[in-house]
Amino acid sequence: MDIGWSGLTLDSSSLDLINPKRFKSNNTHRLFTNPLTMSTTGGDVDDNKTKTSNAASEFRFPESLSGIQDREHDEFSSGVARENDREVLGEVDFFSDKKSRVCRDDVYDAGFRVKKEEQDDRTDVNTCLNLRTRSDQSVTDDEESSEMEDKRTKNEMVKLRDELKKVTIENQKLRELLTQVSNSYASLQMHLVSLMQQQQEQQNKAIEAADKSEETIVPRQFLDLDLFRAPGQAEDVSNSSSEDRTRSGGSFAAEKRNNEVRDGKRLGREEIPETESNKVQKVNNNSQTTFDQPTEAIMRKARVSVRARSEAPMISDGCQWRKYGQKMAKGNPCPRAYYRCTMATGCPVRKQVQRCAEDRSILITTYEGNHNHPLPPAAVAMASTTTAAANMLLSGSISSHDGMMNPTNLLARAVLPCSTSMATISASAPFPTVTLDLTHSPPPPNGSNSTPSIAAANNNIHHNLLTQRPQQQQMTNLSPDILPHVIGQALYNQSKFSGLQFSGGFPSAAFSQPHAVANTITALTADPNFTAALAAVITSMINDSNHRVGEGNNKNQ
DNA sequence: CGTTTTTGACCCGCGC
DNA sequence: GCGCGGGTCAAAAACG
Repeated sequence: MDIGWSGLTLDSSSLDLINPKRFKSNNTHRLFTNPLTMSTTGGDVDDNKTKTSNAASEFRFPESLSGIQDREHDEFSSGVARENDREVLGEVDFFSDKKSRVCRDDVYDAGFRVKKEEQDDRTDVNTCLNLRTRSDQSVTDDEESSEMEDKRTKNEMVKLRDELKKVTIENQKLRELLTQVSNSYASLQMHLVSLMQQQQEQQNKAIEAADKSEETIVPRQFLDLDLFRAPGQAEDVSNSSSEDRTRSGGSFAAEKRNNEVRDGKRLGREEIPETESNKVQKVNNNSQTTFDQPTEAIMRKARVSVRARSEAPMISDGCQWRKYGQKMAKGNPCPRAYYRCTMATGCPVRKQVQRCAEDRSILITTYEGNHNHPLPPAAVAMASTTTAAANMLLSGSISSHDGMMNPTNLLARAVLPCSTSMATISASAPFPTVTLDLTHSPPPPNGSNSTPSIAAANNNIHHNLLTQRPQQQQMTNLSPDILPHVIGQALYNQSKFSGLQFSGGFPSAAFSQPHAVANTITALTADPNFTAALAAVITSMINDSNHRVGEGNNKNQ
């Protein structure tokens, strides 16, 4: 333990806690080197029962914090200083109280201190004698008592330091809690806005559907929502966790297809069979009841695509995947691989991995769906990314591209308007996709490589953990391996899944992280710049997509 | 031997 | 209705 550091911290805290005005007149000397100034000022401020006791206590406090310097005071201080040395006796009891109380007492209740001194078997008479006579004998007594007092003072100081540490830690925890609550509040607001917009859109859709056809054209999302929801889950959609909300977060069309043929050949693996009559019934109910369900449907449809330079066949996102297919996609000589999350049976999360046709060093990983199981810390990041991206898409509009692209959501307005080209939103069919493009960085302010290698990026990450870096670069230099962790965790912190993923094992997984990852995430999220960087990412997504929509040039994977 | 990957077949939506 | 493309299944093969 660095005593010096601790002492300084304590002093500074004490400065804040006592009365900053008191030290205004001080020069550059350390706190304990200016007892007279302090005592004088304090004497003026306090309303005093005895001026001596006030003066003594005023500079006693910092002196005790330093845990030394009695002799130094004798060296250059006046008789008042000596008096103060003696008066340290009263300081012991004084510091036996909690710090905050000490400070309050110190400033506002001189009389209280006098009583404390009396309790310490020391009388005002002694003090007065010392003040008036300053005889050799009294000085000797004072020295002896000062030595004893020093020991006691040191002990008290140790206690105080421990106490201060505890208070500091507690304060930090409270701040973090406040930040989380604020983020949750913001995300909930965002979610509310999205729900209101969806309500509006839903009404418009219903009107249009009624006009176009007599046949029931119910949004398929509704069907899917109910089909994938286990019995009993339909009632608590708004409160459900991510896993509940994403009973089938995979390919929307495919899942729908599976559902449609469920009565026949393909009985779903994880889905629960349901009859057509049930579908219709639920559809009818849904059209009247909840607005969360279209939201949920869109969340399943939403995808998050990550473009990153990587020689590895896959970016490590913390999850376990099983390859279930591979296809040659049109317009790309590189095959597209399909993976399914195998961390839990029935987990609907899937991802596609494909190399970019233009630049095969770029790996495009597209995620869809939300996990229905607790996740390891590293996986929390990417899972949160996909969900947050879905929420972000929802924060605009689910059916109107213009509406979706308008940065009307609260988060977008709240964040800094710094924009990069690393993130785009594609609202074109069939799935709205958020693309995080990590293959090109904005002009680096310190001359770092615009397309850093993985190793270099890792170095940057590690460096970022220790130093404050420009947020843009901090986000865009992330290595493909770490990026999901960073962004995902950030989005997780930012949105808390719009308040939708608090239940279940997800948060527990997030907060029971192994130390290494936890430290990394903590270091990142504790950085206020990181929050701003996160906001910048989301803003850039919205802003960038705004431009693209305006140009009628939607980017699609 | 259990798990994972490969790969051809299959299904479906969509456009023509 | 047909073909195309995307996505998934499932048996076989490969792997540890």
